[in-house]
Amino acid sequence: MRTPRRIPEVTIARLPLYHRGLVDLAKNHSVTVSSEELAELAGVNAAKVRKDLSYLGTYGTRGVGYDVDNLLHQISQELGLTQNWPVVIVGIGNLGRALAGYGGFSARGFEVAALLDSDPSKRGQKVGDLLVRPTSELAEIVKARAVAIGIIATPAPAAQAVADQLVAAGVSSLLNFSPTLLVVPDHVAVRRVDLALELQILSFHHHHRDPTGPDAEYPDELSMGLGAL
Amino acid sequence: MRTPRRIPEVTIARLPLYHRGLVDLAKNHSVTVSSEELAELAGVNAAKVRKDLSYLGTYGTRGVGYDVDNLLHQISQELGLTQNWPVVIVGIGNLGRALAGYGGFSARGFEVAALLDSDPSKRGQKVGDLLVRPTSELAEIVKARAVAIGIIATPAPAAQAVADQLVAAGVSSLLNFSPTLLVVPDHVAVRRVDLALELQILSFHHHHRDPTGPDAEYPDELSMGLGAL
DNA sequence: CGAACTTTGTGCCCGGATTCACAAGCGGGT
DNA sequence: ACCCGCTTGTGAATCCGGGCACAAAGTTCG
Repeated sequence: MRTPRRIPEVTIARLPLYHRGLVDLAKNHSVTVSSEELAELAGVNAAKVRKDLSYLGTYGTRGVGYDVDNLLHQISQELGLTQNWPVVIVGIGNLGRALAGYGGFSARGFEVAALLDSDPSKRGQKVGDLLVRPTSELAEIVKARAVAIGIIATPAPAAQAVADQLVAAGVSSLLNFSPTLLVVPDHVAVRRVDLALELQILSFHHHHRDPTGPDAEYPDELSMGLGAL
Repeated sequence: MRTPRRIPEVTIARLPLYHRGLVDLAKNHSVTVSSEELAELAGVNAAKVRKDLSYLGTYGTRGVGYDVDNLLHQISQELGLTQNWPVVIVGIGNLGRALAGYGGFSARGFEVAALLDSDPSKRGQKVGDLLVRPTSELAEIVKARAVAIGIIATPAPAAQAVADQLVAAGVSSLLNFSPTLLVVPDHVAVRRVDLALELQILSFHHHHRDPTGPDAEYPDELSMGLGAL
């Protein structure tokens, strides 16, 4: 009865939120935490917290709550955060450089193993204390360092080819920053971070915001376009 | 019966995908597109495409498909992409700079109205052809330029305060790159882009990948940690 | 002009996730 | 030692989105 049920994807996506909340609590030397408190920190419902945690087979204590340190350890274990995963960043443009300089990697158990770019003029450039290396060395590096995660920060046209190379070299997880639909084998996990898409979603909300709302500053600009018909 | 039903959030999130596919099709001078083709481009199911589009009250032609130009226009209209929305970027660190230099903004109808940072040493720096201005000018800029969207690229501790300022100044949509749960009024839309969270989700998948899978290169490193008990 | 073919729009069902609500279990106080 | 209050863990109900499958509708070809 350890971990009999499969953990739903949505639950997995929330575990990092709980993880973050627990790290904060641990910093404040809290010993226990109730599902209610943790829910507040993660911005979700308390029942959901309890159900999510129950998938881990983790036990809280009725009448008391969850032991912060223990739960933190359980979640870290489940997420695989007890070890350092090497990652490579492919595509050292604006974004790639920003990612390379992002302190959050090492802070959270991810280590940038290499920066890769196909542009020869970038070769040998230093970003932080890492050198940009040619994409031709990708397979070699991935195998030598047992790279777990590939981060794709190339322009859209190059993304699929890079993904193919990463997968061929044995990377099992991809983080795709390009606005492209990657086609990969089933066993490869892909997460997409798509800036333009997020902005367009926000654009929708802004466009459709209630003009009678608290900040009705733009009288009826909204209805102008459609209301005429 | 124009647009009677509320558009589900998941559908809204897919509209940009259709939009992108249609832009490609228009470039290739396609005149019509079937739900099947569009589904392929967006990486979803054809029935879903049809259902999503039906929320727009957009009409395809049975036996033929959708008129590319018309559908593109409809979706642009719905997403509010027929006008240029001004955005501000707050927090000009690694990430903020990368965002400021991101060409996708202007290409997709978003215009960076200002770069803001509270750090006096950054004041007056140039990023691209924009000057970094102090956060104290936030309200003024937002009002003068009718800024629609605020992008928060500050460190986590500053994020909530920045969000409060943006909301107070009248911004209705926030794109939050900091690993923070923002508390905002109901009428404000927030999208979060959380790098560490994405990496941790991928870490989970890598950690739990099927070791008997196609690339069983790391024999049983996985079971070592837990298998001992 | 009509038959055969294509593709949309949507009713319906299914599965999964969210939420409620409560029994079970634990600790603290008397 | 027992009772009371608190909090978990989880069955049960509900809601929502996904996808099938088909009728409606338009197009093409003979």
